[in-house]
Amino acid sequence: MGASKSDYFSEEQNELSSLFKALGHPARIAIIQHILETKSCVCGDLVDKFPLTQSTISQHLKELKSANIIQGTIEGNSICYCLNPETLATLSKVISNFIEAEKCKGSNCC
Amino acid sequence: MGASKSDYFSEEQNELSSLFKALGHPARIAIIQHILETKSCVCGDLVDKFPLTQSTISQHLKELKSANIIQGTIEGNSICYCLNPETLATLSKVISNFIEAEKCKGSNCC
DNA sequence: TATCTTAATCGTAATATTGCAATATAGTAA
DNA sequence: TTACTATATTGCAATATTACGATTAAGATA
Repeated sequence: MGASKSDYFSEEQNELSSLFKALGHPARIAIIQHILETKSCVCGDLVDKFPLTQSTISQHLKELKSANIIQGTIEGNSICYCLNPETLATLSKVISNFIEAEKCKGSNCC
Repeated sequence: MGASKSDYFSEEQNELSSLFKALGHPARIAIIQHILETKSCVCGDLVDKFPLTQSTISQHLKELKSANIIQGTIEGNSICYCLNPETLATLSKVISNFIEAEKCKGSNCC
């Protein structure tokens, strides 16, 4: 058989892992950093900056978009992608909860 | 061709994406949550709890360990895995930086 | 209208991940 | 020593991801 047993896990676990998975590629991290560095961001912009073709970058943007990490608005015949602050906040809260739970553990065995 | 162009990205981008990638599977999220919920955590413990075989869980633990998300200490002939607070802190800082940079952007186009 | 520009999608090949059974390894206990 | 118990590793097969070229779609412009 192989991959994907997501049926056996909770919806929260699946959603959370999807979010992290979307961030789990260097190109997508680079795209996010580029969006943060510049005011605007279009696909062609990234094609010039990275050693990837337009179709590949478009796919990465699609993944980030479907994970709600970025959102795009149409600007003439190009598209402006920006980060979604809500998703960043969710991510931040998740990590904070991990840290909080870790602190509360008391007797740590490691 | 296909996957993996990590040579073209910075070390930071590769490390960061590896970290997120390690969190990008529901079983690994479930393992982390289980470690947080219980004081201790051994592999057999997880085998009883999840519909995955011992070897599969062992592999997931290995991935979390090589990403420095968890660390294990030997306890008798079982192993106790715990979260690594440093990695959690790193993760938290990364997300915070994203949020900070997003706030500072000023004129947002979306 | 026709043409140009930009991003999305399709088809396909290469690579990576996932999961399991079987086996190996390491420590415990008799 | 020989079992027993628990985790790791190996060797597949199934599935998912990644990347590219080619094509399509949609808005801008002549």
